[in-house]
Amino acid sequence: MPKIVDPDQRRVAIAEAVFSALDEGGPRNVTLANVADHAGLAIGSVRYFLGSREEMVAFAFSVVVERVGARVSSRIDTALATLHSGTHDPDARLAATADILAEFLPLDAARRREAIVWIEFETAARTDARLAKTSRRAATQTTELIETILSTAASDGALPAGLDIAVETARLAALIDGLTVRSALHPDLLDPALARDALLAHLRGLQR
Amino acid sequence: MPKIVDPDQRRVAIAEAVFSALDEGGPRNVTLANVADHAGLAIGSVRYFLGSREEMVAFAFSVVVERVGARVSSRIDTALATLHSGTHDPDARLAATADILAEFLPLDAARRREAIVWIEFETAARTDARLAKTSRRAATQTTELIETILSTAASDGALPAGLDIAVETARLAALIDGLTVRSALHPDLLDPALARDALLAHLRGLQR
DNA sequence: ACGTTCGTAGCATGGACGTGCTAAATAACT
DNA sequence: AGTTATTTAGCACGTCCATGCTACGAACGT
Repeated sequence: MPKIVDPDQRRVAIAEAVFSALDEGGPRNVTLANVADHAGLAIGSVRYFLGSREEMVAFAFSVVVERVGARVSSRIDTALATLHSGTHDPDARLAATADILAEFLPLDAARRREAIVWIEFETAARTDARLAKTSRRAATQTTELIETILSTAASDGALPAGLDIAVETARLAALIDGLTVRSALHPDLLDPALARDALLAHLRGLQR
Repeated sequence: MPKIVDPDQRRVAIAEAVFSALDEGGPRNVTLANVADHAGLAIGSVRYFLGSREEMVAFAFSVVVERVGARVSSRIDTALATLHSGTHDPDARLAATADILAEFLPLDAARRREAIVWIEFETAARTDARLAKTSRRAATQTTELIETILSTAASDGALPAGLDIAVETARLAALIDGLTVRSALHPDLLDPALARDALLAHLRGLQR
């Protein structure tokens, strides 16, 4: 079967295996042997496509970031359409905004898994120079997204005047991170429904 | 030097060494050799007091939790005194509440280090049964503290009626977690001053 | 002064892991 | 059919680590 292999596809499949290993056993579980196992490949194959273990992990990280980014920005497109298309109805704006931001939250099993991978990577990035860049980029990106949302809302007059955008950006970004971390790590203490309610309450409080 | 050693004190010193190792190199860095090194001891001594590596880590975790808990509850005492002692001034209440909750935030170097250790432990606890119990206990404890703060404020009439305490508890707990994680992991994106401002803004928004 | 207990030091073993390197297998191309 | 590049498989080595076990040292009680 060998030659008809799309390398990129293979790499993504391996990244997926990294996620599985990470999800079920934490960073200690992310070994070449384990990943190869999860991917149904031999260690040699994994190394052939992704070189060293470090590169493998870094690549896997970039895949998550990219994936979440893609999901969010596709949401943005549809939400912006809804938003620009007409009503300046506050409720409609709120719902559209919530839809965008909820995409970050681990509201279903797939996204919970993604969130866990995300958290593991973020903490690992703290002491791993190779991951640090991707981590920083991702963090600034989400911050900027939130800031954009808030400042456009403000210039549309949907927010009360005198609101400090920088502070509110920090607050909303932290809220989302916190909801993500808490419901990923302690799903019994913060279930998806409650997380969503908290987000909605926050946006509603902002609007007035 | 040997016989006059307080075992508990020794264990705490070792826990401190665990924190250092964890802080500077992540979980991979927490090896018996490394910890012994940081503590200025031999591996044998570390093992003598704390048995296996697993036990050592579990103990270190319990020390952080206990330490943060102690710090917060001492804050609570002084804040409650201020609160009960007189003024029903909203501003005073807000400041007192902020003082309590700010204790969770990594506003200085020491607390940042603590927060990092905390985060590492929380993520490790996800896949480590031995740590899971402590993690759960800590999480519920802080949630309950926040809930208590909010519901007493509500019954004092300091909060608008019709506020859903459960949702607001989740929201405030998530905010604190998020501020902690973000300013610990990305201090350049969220500095202590901004974190504090965000917390204050949140409490102010709650009050009205 | 002396043995007993508490603490320290370290050797040796076995296991897990990443990686260099090499060989084999497979399918595409000519 | 033969050739070649791609992919897979796996051996062998060196490193790091936790742990069992043993020996040594130091002070306290008697």
